[in-house]
Formats: sequence, structure tokens, C-alpha cells
Amino acid sequence: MDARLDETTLTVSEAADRVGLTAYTLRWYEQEGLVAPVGRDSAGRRRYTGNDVDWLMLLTRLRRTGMPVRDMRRYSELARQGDQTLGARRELFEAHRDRVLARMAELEQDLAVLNFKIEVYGQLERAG
Amino acid sequence: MDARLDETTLTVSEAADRVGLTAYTLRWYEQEGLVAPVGRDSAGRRRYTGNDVDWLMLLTRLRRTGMPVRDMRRYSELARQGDQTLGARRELFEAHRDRVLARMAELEQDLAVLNFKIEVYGQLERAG
DNA sequence: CCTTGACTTCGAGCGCACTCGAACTGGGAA
DNA sequence: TTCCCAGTTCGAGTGCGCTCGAAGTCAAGG
Repeated sequence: MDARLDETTLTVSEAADRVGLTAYTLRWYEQEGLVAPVGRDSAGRRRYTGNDVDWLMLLTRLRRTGMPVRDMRRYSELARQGDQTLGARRELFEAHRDRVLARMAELEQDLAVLNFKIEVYGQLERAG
Repeated sequence: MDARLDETTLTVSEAADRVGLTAYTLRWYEQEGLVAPVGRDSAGRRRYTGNDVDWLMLLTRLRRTGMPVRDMRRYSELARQGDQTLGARRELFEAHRDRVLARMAELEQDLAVLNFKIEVYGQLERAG
């Protein structure tokens, strides 16, 4: 590949490396409608733009925070419909944020128990 | 069932309600070695003691924090081997705690992006 | 006595999110 | 010009964590 042909786009595996997913997953995301159809070169190969990569990075954040693929698809569809869905997208994110906050609170509780157990094990080890 | 027969133990579905899992899952956890074989009544039905329930509650915390079933099994095996595995159990928990902390840090990053997006959507809505 | 309903075991099935193999294509380097 | 490599599509397979249906048992209530 001659990078000078187009320095601003990435192949599927370059994009995969960039966002920390596999090429398989990127193709699958596209197939599942999480990503709008990616541009192709003359040979039909995907070329990821900066915008595409930014979008993928956002998707990885949503996944990491536990958003189901189904909801990411919904979000993607809304985004493709343009500005009249801004409110719906905000609401989707707000609902998701609430779930993330709830999850973080839960994690803190569980972490406290974990710390307590570690403490107890330490004491028992020193006693035994 | 006559509660007076044994007020201190629970049936599988009572225990499931208590810990927030299903009876199916409780049997499966036992089958998978996450729980030591549960005591039975004269008819072969499981009777969960307070200790059993406490153990299950700990397991649900470990699951919620993302510990794989495989690791929970390992922990369970260590616990059954008695006090000489206290150190190993502490180490297992410490490693898990580190993963939970890393995950929480990641969640906070992702939450910040989420909040930023919500903010931007709000601005765009007011502008449009 | 008979019915009801919650239990038992067993193995199969499911939903999610990838993950991969097979067969094919096309462009650049030797 | 021949080779190789990275890409393409398609459908099938995987790993995890349950989830369920079938067939049978047993104790208690009517």
C-alpha cells in the first residue's frame, strides 16, 4: 500500500489497531449497523477516515461501560438521522450514564467487602 | 413446608430469592463447584444454611465485580482446603481488587466522556 | 387416597459478542 | 509475470453464564 495515495485514511487492520479492536470486530460492527458503511477504495477495501475512527472510539467507550450492542445500534441509527434526533441521543446517554453511576456505586460497595476480606485474611495469616 | 421443622435452613428457591439469583443458577453453581455440596433433607432436597447463604452472597459480589466463574471455582476450592490456603485466597482477592480498581478508573474516564457528550447535545439542542 | 406443587437430575438450548475458516480477489514487490 | 499478502464476503463456530424442559419423586393438604 502506498501511504501517499491517501495519508488520511486507514485500512481495516490499521483502524483496528488504532481503536483496540480486531479487524473481524470492525467488519462485524459495520454489518450490525453500529457503524455507517465505511468508504471503499477502488479495489473495494475499507478506508477508515478520522471521523470513522473517532466514532469507533466512542463506541468502544460505550461498550466498556456495558452498553449492549443493541443500544449502540439504536444510537447509531439516531446519529445517522441527523440533528432532529439530538434530544433522543441525549436522553439515551443520560439513561446510560445513570446505569453507569449505579454500577460504580455497586462496585464501590463490592470493593469495600473485598478490602474487608483481604484485611481479615491478613489478620488470620498473622494469627495462624 | 413446615417452617418449624427447621427454621434455620432455606429451600433452594428461598435461598435464590434471598441472594437474588434463580434456583436454576443455585443448582448450577453447586454443580460447577462454586458452592460445596449443600445439605439435604430426608427427601433429598437442598437445605441452605445461613453459612451457605453468606457464601452465596459473597459469590454474587465477586460475579458483580466481574470475576469469571472459573476464578470463583478456584477460590471455592481453596476455601474448602482450609486455613493453609489463606495466603492464596488473599492473593486472589488482591489481584481481583486491582482489576476492580482499574475498571473503576476506566469507568470514570468513560463517564467523563459521556457527560461531555450530554453537555454538547444539550448545547446543540438549545442552539438549534 | 388423590392431587398439587415444589423439589430432583440430566442434558439440551439460548443470548450475547465476538471469532474464525474457506474461498476468492486484487495490487504491489521481485 | 508470478507470487504473496492483505483485503473481501459468507456462514459457521466459540466461550461464557446461565436457562429451561422433561421425566420422575415425595410430602402435605383436601
